[in-house]
Amino acid sequence: MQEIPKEKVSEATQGLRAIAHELRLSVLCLLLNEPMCVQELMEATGAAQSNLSQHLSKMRLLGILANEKRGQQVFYRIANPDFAELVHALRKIYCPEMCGIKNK
Amino acid sequence: MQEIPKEKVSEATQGLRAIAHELRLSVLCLLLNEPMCVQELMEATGAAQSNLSQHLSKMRLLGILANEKRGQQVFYRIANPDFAELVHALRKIYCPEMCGIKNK
DNA sequence: CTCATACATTACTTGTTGCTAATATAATAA
DNA sequence: TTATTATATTAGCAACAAGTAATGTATGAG
Repeated sequence: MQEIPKEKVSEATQGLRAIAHELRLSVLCLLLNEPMCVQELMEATGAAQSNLSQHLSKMRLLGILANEKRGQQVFYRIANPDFAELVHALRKIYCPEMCGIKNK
Repeated sequence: MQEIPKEKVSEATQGLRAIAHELRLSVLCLLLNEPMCVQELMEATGAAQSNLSQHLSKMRLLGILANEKRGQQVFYRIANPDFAELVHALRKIYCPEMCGIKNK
């Protein structure tokens, strides 16, 4: 029966919200394997450019992703290993062979 | 590089959304220890009766919680062990000694 | 039967999230 | 320089989530 401050719950909740979205989760799954650029993520997920960009930005601001510019492309990777772990935990539960989402 | 159907991502997302809320996560943490009735959960979380009831109902409909009536009280427990696991995974990340939230 | 307690449900309002469309910027190519 | 490709940003709107307040229902006490 431990006590944890509300603040911790709030932090955890924030983390969960960040990945509790189909597109964002799909992206995270894809990035578990290797860094990818926006184009590749667009193709893999079927998302619209603007939309995808917004979600990537959101995750970057939260420290979940990091990005690196190579020429005119921007590559994204998972920056916070905690989230890789979280996704793995999810994968175990929902789908042992989770990752590499194709649109539809 | 496995492929998973959109459906699985959708399911996982639904699961995440279900616990990505301060009050719901707090309740889940409390219920990791033992079943509790609504009154007890109200005291432990500081939530309003109606509000708590709605969240409990939501989680019950999603199969996360189950409830049992004893006299005029209703006891809730975690029905789906997957969610207990998820919360544990979260706990590892955010707070090694997570659980037993007191209001404020 | 009446009252009190424990919980659920409904309706309403508000705040947040997510999408699209349009526009902006940066890099490379010609 | 101009055009093209890759990505980001902004604005506006539509959908959804969450909280409060009020009301409903069931159980047990007296």
